[in-house]
Amino acid sequence: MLTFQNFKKRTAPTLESVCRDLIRENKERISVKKEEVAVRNMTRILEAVFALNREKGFGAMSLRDLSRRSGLSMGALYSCFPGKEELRSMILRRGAAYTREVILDQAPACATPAERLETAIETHLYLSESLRPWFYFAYMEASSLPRRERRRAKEDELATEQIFLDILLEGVAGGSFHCADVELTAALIKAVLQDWYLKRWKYKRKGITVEGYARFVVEFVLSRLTGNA
Amino acid sequence: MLTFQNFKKRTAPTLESVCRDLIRENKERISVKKEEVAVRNMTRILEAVFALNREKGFGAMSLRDLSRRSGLSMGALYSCFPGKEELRSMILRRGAAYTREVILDQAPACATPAERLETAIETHLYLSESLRPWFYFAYMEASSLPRRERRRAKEDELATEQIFLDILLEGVAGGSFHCADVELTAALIKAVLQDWYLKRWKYKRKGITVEGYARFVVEFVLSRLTGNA
DNA sequence: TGGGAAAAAGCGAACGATCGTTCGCTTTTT
DNA sequence: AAAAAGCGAACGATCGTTCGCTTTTTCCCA
Repeated sequence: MLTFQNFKKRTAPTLESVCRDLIRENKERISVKKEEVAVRNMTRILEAVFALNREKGFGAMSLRDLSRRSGLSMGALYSCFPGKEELRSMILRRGAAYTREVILDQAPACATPAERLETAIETHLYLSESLRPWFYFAYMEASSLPRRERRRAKEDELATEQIFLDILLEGVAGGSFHCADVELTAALIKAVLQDWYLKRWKYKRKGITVEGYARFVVEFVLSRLTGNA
Repeated sequence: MLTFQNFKKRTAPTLESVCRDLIRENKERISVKKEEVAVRNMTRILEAVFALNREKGFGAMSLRDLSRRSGLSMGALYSCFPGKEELRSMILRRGAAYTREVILDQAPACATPAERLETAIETHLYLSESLRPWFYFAYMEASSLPRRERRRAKEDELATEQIFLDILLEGVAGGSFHCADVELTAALIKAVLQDWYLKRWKYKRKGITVEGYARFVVEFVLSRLTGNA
């Protein structure tokens, strides 16, 4: 079992570190020259974006809201990103890429499909817990994209689902899993993982920790797949 | 098993019929006098709202977008609702009330908890399929509400979940269900049902019908609860 | 090593566009 | 002809964005 603490120690998915990747990825679109300055400001910007996204949604958020909340002037904002729409695209693109990197980076040499499934579920949950506002933003804004970018967002979603599907298929082929519809099962797992960061208020109210939720999901799915009620 | 067709025949959840309830509920806030006129226009308005909500989100939608899409002038819009924010509130309030009515109206006298659970899952899925754009709108906009209304939206969500929780508790008490954590199981069911209308493109692409999805969810959950792998 | 010029970052007023909303007027229905 | 419905130009506010200017940081040679 992977603990949340061990995950954080190994992967260290802080907002600042992902912001640094985002800055490097879009260096030519950002007029701020020094990386440290850009990272510091972008971190404050994204904190404000995610807070405002929760309150009113990105579409209803004005850049003056963002200026007030982040403590940066309008000019300082525009020295960190080229415009409102591009800011959204940058956030979504980096978030999807980072998620894929982290999930695929996880231990690939687990002994059994059951262990691999457990690790994948835990990793996904722990990552979304560490960057919950980012995940929430990505989920809510993915459908408000221009056609081209929306297509890519859907492919990102399917790519994550494919990771679970591959594990299920391997388990079924090896005889350790019994499952009539692996595609729907993979989709179900994905939906349950997303519920954690979409409805955190609900689980917080019930006093459920991310590790408790992970344990429940793993047990629920595995008992169905292996028949150990 | 409840079929989609039987559900539609019995409940008839059309956009127009729910719009009529919405009009009656907010009669004093609407300057149009004749109900038929109000219902006809409101139906066109909501169709446009839901379409624009999918494309850019309610917050980023302008009333001029809405005017163009619905074919009604600005003045005609304002004769059907008092303002943009109130329109959102009206839609969310009526949707939540209608959902509760339909779910609670369903056959209350099923013989076993397993049958009651099956019917509840099917009813929820069929209703969200019939009014998918409305459900999608309600999900995406519920978090962008003022404090007071958001509290009520959360309570509506918990009320729906409570229906499943009650069935699970009854089954556990009667010995027909085995379940260590009924609260999380109820939350899991809710999350999986929501995924149907939130990610319909995914299931459509895979060729899954709403009845096929219902069958899968029922079988998956019941096999876990009863131990029949 | 200290001070001043060049470079970078930060600022907020101002621009045209568009927002939600209103209202005097015309068209349609009763 | 009275009542209801429908219309779209017009209003002040606010939107995303720009830009001339000030402040801070960096760097280099006296």
